[in-house]
Amino acid sequence: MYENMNEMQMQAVCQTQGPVLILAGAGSGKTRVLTHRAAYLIEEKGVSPYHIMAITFTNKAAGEMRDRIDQIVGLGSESIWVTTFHATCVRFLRRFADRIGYDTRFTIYDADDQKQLMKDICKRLSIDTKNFSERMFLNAISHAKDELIDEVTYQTHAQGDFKKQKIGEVYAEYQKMLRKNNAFDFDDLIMKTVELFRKDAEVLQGYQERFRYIMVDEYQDTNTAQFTLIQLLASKYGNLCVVGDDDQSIYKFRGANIRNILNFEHYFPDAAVIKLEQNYRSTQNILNAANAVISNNVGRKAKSLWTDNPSGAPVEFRQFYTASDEAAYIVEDIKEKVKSGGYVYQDCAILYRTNAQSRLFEERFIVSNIPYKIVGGINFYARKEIKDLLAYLKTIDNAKDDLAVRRILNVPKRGIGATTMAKVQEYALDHDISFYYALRGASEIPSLGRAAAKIQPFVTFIQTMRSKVGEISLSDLLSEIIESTGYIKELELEGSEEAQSRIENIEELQGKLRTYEQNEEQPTLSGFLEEVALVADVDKLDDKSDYVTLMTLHSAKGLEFPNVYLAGMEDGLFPSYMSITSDNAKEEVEEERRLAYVGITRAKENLTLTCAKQRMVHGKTQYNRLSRFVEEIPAEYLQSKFPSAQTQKEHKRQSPNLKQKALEQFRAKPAVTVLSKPSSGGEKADLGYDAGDLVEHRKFGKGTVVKIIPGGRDFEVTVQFEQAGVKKMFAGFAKLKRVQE
DNA sequence: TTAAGTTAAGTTTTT
DNA sequence: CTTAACTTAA
Repeated sequence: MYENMNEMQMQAVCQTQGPVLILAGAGSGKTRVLTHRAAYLIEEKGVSPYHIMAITFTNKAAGEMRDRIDQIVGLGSESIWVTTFHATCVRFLRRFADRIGYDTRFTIYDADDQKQLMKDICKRLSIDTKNFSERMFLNAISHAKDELIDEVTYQTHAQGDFKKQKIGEVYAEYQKMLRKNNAFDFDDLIMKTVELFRKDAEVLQGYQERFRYIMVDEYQDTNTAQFTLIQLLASKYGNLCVVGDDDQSIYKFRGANIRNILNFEHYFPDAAVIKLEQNYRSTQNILNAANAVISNNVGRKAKSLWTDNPSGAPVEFRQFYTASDEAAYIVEDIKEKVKSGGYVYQDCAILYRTNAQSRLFEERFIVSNIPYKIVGGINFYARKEIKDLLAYLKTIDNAKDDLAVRRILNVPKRGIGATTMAKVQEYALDHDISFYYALRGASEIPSLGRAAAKIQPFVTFIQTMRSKVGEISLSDLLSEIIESTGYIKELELEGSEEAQSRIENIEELQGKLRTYEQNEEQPTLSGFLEEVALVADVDKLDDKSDYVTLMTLHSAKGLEFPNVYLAGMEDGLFPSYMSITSDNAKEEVEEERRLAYVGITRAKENLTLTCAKQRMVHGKTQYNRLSRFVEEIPAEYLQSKFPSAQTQKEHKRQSPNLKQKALEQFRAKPAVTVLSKPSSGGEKADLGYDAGDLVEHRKFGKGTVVKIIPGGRDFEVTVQFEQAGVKKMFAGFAKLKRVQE
């Protein structure tokens, strides 16, 4: 079983006692190490599978780990606890949430629900959302929760800071509403579990006793709350094995605390540290490119990834005039690779920074009749029709979930509008009852008048359905909801293509519910809703049929493909505009660079980087310079190909130190000729400078042009000044002058 | 009072 | 380009 493993991997497997930090570079076989470690614990150390826990971030990773553990371990493997952080916490809370004053039959709020709730709160507290957006509040609250700061603590630390005080106020109200709706948001799941463990020694000890060997995957992405959770669980036996790669930490925006991995040895002084540095996945060229890029980051753990693999084809770089050209090329290239390169569609993946980029590819794939699958984007369960039907199920399941009730009260149209809704809400608030409870007593609400009669049938319907729970199967229940509300019928009547796809989605939901019923020994409504709440789309990648995969770089972590295309390699897109212009741009660009590293290291055999000079973003044409990450790859590993055959020849066979010059030369030939075509509104050449050029402003001094957006008769130019920071200005007024570097 | 029709604003990444 | 907020007609 262990004969194919290298020395370091073997060491990682056998180091079973005490804290262990495994620094596993990309493609170094960390999943293999983890799965074999589980097998080793059971077979060589006689540990009961019941005492082993493996924790990951995504359901997809958990599923994969589950499969591979099952294969290797065989009998008894099902007792090993393999899940995500969030799923783990839900299981804990379902059992013990009542010990910290919650109902164990809580619902879980997704981003949409949170936003809705926050909107209500801002309205009620009469907050001017022009100054403080709902989003800002939610972000602040989420960050606080990642750091285990509850609303009370937050408020005590907010003294003297107006904005923080406001946030504290909203935070407190938000928590109050969640509790009232008997709901947790995603961050609560972790934070409240920690609270449970801290408050209830009995519960904690129970789980400590159970999970004697804990393994954490993608450890670099843990936030403070998750770290604390793990620490609490492991603090009795101390057998904590974490696997991660600081170079692949890409979830800082979600609170990931990179110090967790950098300071692991500080938290656990007796920790064994094992480095896995041999890459089994990629060719040398790809790996060299990745190493070159990531070496521009400071503050990394020292490590040098190497491989025995052949050097392989050089990394390809291509620039196009427009984003559609880019898409067309990639799709054609995939077609070609499948036709004569001996690959199948499954071997190909297109990775991009933002979900919005997927559309162009999608259009192209449809035209070319190539099967494709887009991962992520709008989560299946976030779709209108699905959320509507789920809201019915939630209402039937948990009468306290106001959000769900309000969502469906007028879906389908029952003639109940905002005014009626507001009156019921007010009544519920005044009498301190749930929204649904107020609806049940609608006739008692004086202000409603005739509107009360419209509510009655809805209440009757929900009550009827409730009485049927447990008597009929869940899928029958759903069918009855669809039938009674006429949901599908209404869509059929609409007859549009969009309506058709909605119907298909609903059918898929019915299918999922049936699958759930078959797989579960004791299917319950709550159980299904919970499963649904924790599932992101990334998870349902199945490998039965052949298709090209499209996804964001974030979603791609942990995956690998023979042929990878990194699209949209442009400054302003990747690294994102947000990161470049941020106050601490340095740090944020480093995170983007890690993301680039993750992207590059997904490729096993062929890697193609592409970018476009001209791209539509939010309905506006934008001109970006090529990504700095491309420039960071030494020319010896890179083969640059350009739209014209001439330039292509010029760039072959360059020595590495010519790299910079070559790229400059290449940039110095902007697509002016193309862009000045009257078609695309680009009277561009007039400005005398282009994105990426160094310019001078008479007040702000020197700076680099980040972005140029044509608008009306003028251009909006964004410039990153060396001294003055980032400024947006109109070209007509700014009188920018190009200067030589 | 509701619902359709029109106009304005915002936009990274995700469990 | 999409989604949310406004206006106006029924």
